[in-house]
Amino acid sequence: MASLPTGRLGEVDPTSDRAVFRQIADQLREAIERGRFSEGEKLPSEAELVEHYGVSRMTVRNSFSILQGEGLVHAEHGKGVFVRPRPPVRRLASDRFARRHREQGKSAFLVEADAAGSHPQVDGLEVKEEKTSQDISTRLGSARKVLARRRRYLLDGRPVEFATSYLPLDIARGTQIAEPNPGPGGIYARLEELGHRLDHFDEEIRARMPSPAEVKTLRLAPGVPVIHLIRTAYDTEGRAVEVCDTVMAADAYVLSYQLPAN
Amino acid sequence: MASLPTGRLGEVDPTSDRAVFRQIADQLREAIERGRFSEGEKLPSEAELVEHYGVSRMTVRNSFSILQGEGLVHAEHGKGVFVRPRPPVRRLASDRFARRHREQGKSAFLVEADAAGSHPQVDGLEVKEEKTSQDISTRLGSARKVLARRRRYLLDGRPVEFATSYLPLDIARGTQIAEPNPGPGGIYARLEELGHRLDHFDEEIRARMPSPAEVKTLRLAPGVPVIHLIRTAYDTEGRAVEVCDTVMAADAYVLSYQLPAN
DNA sequence: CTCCTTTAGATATCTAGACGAGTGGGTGAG
DNA sequence: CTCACCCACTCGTCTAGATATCTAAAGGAG
Repeated sequence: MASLPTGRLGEVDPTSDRAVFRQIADQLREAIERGRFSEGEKLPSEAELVEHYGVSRMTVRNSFSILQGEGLVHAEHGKGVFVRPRPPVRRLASDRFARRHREQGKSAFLVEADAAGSHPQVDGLEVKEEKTSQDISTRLGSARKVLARRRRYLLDGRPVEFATSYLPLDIARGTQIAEPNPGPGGIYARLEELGHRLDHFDEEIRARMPSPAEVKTLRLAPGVPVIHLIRTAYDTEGRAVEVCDTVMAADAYVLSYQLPAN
Repeated sequence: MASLPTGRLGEVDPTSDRAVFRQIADQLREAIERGRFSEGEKLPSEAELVEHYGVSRMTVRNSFSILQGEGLVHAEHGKGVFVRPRPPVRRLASDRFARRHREQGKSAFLVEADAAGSHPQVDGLEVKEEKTSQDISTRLGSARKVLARRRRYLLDGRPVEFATSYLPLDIARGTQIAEPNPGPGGIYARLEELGHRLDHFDEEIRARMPSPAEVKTLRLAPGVPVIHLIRTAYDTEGRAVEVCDTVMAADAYVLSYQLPAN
């Protein structure tokens, strides 16, 4: 009797104007946020909650679906509903593309991840010439046909980011940038070797819910948004030499920028 | 017969391994994305879809709840389910706190919004001394007791952002910063007048689903994430003089940063 | 010891229906 | 003509099942 699975929960008031399934979701949410259920812990089963609250199973499931939508819990078929653990986040500093880092040799992603003690992987590499969207070609200020480099990044086996770089053909065609492995320091190092000294980057950040395709590629849990970052690299002559379109699992990232005050 | 409300939809395959309610959601999502239902347009009613697909009403409702979770549609009790219009976004440039803007007089938010032809409002202003979280006081590098300035921003009547500024008491107490109206140029102008010349800002960006309280404050539709931005302002002596914690409706914002390459 | 089957318990999906409540149009009384 | 009321249509909530599928553990066959 001492610690029934539902012992940490109260009752619902069927006469309240708040729907019963919302009341149940409220109680579970609060219990989770107060730590009465800890990360990874199994919540009471549907049947137990049916018993505890005296409601039908659909009502309990409605409550769970709210919490799943909020990304607080995830259901595992045949096992139960669990409090979703918060994954460790990756910090992206605004100096991550500074020349001094590039000169080390390895790519920013691999260096960073190693330093953080994670196991990094790069995946699904695809390099090809293709026609881009109007938006990308406007940003590049070049023709619709470009070189596209697509890849997925994983940390400890978990996909965290999916990125596509677009480069003008007159710059990239026939260079190492058009190879699957762009060499030490990545494509920015190659661009500088080719005489395109980088001056600055513009980054545009949005957050939104993922498309079904993005859910699949990044193996996103329900209720996890994505950060959509579009970076344009400019050389010292003011020409856009690369546009990188990145979709990140929002629960895996914190972006960090430093702005001057003047 | 020519344009039944369901005429733009196909059929479902009950023997498929894809659940029927997902198939229906897929069809509706695709129809919306292809523009076969335009912004603000009413989708077929639950009863019409029950009829069209030959499924039960709960199944149709499950489909709708998926699309609502994705933020694609919203239901209005007694009226129907509608394609959610995409609101116009507000761009935040990385130079928005540059001194030259501050010297104009009006606050950044009001100037910007006026320029964009929107009607800006500031709301729910609250200024008080309070104990902060461990996190904020660590960022400020000061005692737990601080001055907190809380306010909500609206564009054309729609709440888009909720922000709290925290300032050390030894700087802010007794100054105009502790007044509801901080005067021309905002609190950054006052800080500089008080001898804290600003050097730079650090901004940390996360994206996540909102808490129920945030949904209420920002009147967020289901499926809209928030951008959580924490800005720390440093003076030329390296002291943190303000921490601003901002929660923004992600569908109302694009953040924009410029990074140097060296 | 390994592999397969069984079984209990869990979630996933679906059906059929009931009642509640908001919206908006039509209609009849005045 | 106006307005109160009714009614059809809409989504919101809840019940009470049925069937399917997945997981994990136990037990038996080889």
